[in-house]
Amino acid sequence: MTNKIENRKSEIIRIAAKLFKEKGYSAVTMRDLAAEMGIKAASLYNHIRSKEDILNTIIISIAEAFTDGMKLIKASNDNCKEKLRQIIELHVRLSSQNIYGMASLNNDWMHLQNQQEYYKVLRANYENDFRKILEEGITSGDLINVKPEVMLFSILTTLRSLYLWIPKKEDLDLQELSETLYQILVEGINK
Amino acid sequence: MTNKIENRKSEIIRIAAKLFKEKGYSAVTMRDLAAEMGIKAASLYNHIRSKEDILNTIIISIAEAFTDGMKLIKASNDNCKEKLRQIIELHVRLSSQNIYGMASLNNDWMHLQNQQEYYKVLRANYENDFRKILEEGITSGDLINVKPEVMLFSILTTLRSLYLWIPKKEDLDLQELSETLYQILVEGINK
DNA sequence: GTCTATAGCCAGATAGAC
DNA sequence: GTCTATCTGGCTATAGAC
Repeated sequence: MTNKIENRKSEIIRIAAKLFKEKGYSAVTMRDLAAEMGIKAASLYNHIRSKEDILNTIIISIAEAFTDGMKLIKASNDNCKEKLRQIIELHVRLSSQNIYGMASLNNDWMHLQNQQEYYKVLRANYENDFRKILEEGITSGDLINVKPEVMLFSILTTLRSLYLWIPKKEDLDLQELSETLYQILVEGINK
Repeated sequence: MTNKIENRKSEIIRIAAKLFKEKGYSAVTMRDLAAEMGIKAASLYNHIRSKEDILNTIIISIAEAFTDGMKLIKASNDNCKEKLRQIIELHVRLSSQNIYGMASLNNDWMHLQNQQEYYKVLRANYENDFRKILEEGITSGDLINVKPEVMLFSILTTLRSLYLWIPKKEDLDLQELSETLYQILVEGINK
């Protein structure tokens, strides 16, 4: 019984995320979502508490997956560039696993209510961990000495935008994509 | 007379863009906008035709500025890397001049109605011009031989996200930012 | 678990006074 | 150029039948 409810809820979450990616959270109505599910809007409320409940589930689960991934990378004894490679792989993997949800994570977090502060803490911690890895690389001489803040946002915005173009390249091998990205982001495009 | 109307309209556009950046086009109401202007919602309609009219003005003017900038860069006889430098400068300049509008350009174009096809053509042409510059660089041996599509989106998503973090670094010199970005995006961060 | 019906509210936009 | 008043319709969410 509980399983059936959970499955139906998962389906709602999945389809909602797809619609949120196309039009943004605010522009998607419960009627839109219900129509895409083949049911009436009122029926949705047997599975979810509110529209915001859906957004919470989408965003927080992905944000926590990134936090968990970063925790493992931090804990390793690898050097800066190896950690960078693992971060790139983390983004490629999570983005390809949840292309639709990544759109909400990037663009609709401001519509969170109860969980917005929690989301902001997760995001700030993630960025701080990332920045520290870059700073260690600069200190150790592995990376060039430019402002870590610019370096961080240059790399991170590319990784955060992966969801926008991964779907266009379905033939793309994910491991190959990670390696190409590592090459471009770390080694540069200059020959 | 016409000037006064235009000035008031410009003010509406400017404040609307700021609100659109904070919450997205769909979540901003005409009452929100009017309150921020210190007038009533009905009064807005003496200056603009509709809510969508505001979004059109914001997005199309910036999109055309990018198209114009790219046209100049294309027409020059500079080599690939010099063109890349100019593209980076174009993005830094236009993003810093219109931080709020860039958010709508990136995130709310799907809410355009009459002008959506025109916007898509401008964007596709811009990406094609950019891609050709990268492909020329690969052919001439100036750039490494990785898929131009990945190269394009890696660089372009960083440039398109500039509006997200330029405001946080008000002390940043724009010419210095362009140079740092060129270094990171072209030369890489590896020492 | 889905339905119809509807409550309660808020949206974009217009009419017409001042 | 801004106001008040209002139209029309769409929104989230609930109640209760099946």
